[in-house]
Amino acid sequence: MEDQNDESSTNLIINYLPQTLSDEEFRSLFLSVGPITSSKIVRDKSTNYSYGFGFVVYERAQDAQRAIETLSGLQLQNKRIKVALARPGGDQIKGANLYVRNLPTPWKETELNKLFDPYGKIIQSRVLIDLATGVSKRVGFVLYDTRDEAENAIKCLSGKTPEGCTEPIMIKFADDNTKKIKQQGSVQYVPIPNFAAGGPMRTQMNRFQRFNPMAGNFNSQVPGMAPSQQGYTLFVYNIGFLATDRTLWQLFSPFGTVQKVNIMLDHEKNQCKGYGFVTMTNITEAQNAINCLNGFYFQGKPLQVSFKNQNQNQNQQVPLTN
DNA sequence: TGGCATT
Repeated sequence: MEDQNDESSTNLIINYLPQTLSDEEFRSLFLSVGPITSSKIVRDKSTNYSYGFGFVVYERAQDAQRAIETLSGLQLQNKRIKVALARPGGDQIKGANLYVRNLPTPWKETELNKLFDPYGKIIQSRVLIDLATGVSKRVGFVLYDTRDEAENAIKCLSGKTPEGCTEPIMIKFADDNTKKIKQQGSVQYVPIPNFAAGGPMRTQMNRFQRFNPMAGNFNSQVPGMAPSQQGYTLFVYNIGFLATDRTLWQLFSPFGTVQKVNIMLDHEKNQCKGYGFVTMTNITEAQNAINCLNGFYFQGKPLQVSFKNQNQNQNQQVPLTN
């Protein structure tokens, strides 16, 4: 009872970290709750690429608990981080992730969980959604607490046609994604432009926004965002009064196809009002531009970049007029 | 066959 400060109650795993979050930002965020023993974003050893999760060990269990309560669900850039006690490591939790195919199209995580729940403790699950159409890819993942549970689920469910399904579901152990991050695909890891990379460190406050964890699903990738036939329009705020259309082209072209840019002008002063819009063709490229440019200092001020249709959630600075 | 759940 006395020693509640062993690692089982002080070691936290943090999931859904934004790709560009630095180790320093990560550390200082969790330091704001109390003294910590260690912090680490898990990265590829050779490329330093973040796997999107990390660990923090607090000195005191009570601070770890408070970090869970106060920081889980915090929106960082385009992500909502999740903070939870880390499970004790060990061989039994490795290889516990399942890949599932032939799911009924309407199924979400709720239905997937219901099917897999009887065979073990589900840590995380996901149904893959086509981002452009919003339609299920009929493929999902179920991560169990232990390998044994995953094996059991395979044994019991493989080839079965569960209630609500019209064909047998296919279950396999999932590929270990964290060990071989895709290097192919040019938009996966586009370097940020030099002026952003070399600039001062971003402030945190402009990117930290409270979020009610009960209001949303941790699994949703791009909440509140709707594709349009004309492409994906981004709202760019704090771009400065000297900005022109050309500025937006220069900022966003490195991330993919830019269809259109539109600087909002103050016609009396004949200068930029400090914000504009950029329409990109490809949602992945648009998202990557957001990941890389949101929060970065540009000419002395932190840019705010988001999907235009998402702005109602994000400390709106100006009314949306187009 | 995941914008990444065990360092």
